[in-house]
Amino acid sequence: MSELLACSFFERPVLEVAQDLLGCTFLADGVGGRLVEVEAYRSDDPASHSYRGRTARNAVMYGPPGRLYVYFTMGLHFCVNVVCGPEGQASAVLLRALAPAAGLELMRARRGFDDPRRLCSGPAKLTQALAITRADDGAPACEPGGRFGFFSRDAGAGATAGGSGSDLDAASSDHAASSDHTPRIVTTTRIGVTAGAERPWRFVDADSRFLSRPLPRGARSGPG
DNA sequence: GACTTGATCCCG
DNA sequence: GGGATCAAGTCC
Repeated sequence: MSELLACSFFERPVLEVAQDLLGCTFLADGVGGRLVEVEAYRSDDPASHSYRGRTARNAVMYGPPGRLYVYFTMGLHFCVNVVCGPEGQASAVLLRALAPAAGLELMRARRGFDDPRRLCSGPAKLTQALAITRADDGAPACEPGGRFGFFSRDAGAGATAGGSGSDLDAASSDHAASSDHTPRIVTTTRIGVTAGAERPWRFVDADSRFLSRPLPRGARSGPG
């Protein structure tokens, strides 16, 4: 059944949390879907905003796990992370893409078009579709009744945090073959980073059609 | 390749 | 304090 991931879920090594989040459902005010692409950022990682120590911008990363770290980038975009590890360690998982499952009409209105494959297939697209902004920096995402929440895999796309009905078209067809929502996890290097570019800390659901970009040929696994 | 704005850095 | 720099992206 639908189960809100507890704060303790995020109080683990960020690489573990990142992989475990794939296939889970993320909702913001009832709008969201199944996570298909995430990246891990650790404090000892030159690509992380916390690499050079605490600042006003990254302060939330140093707080307790399970909160959202939202930052503004490239002059016009927001990206959202969930803080991981013990308090003070400053690691986080960047939410890069999800398979839209709940609140499709709101997402379409916010994004300005219909194509479900382009609604949340990138970190800044995702925040636009879910209407996440700087005001949400530091918001808890592991407390019952909150605006934000992560839900276990078997919750499927039907999990709603007091949300409205379920329009499951996009996400259910994403995994037509498997009924258990267990992702086939493939690991790649992270997108758009220069320092620490070699670290294979991007995790994707290889069978999803909602990734921010196609898998590199070599990353493919299984028969083919 | 352009766009766009703010946090951070380095000098002073 | 102030100016230069560059950024975990998106559009097609």
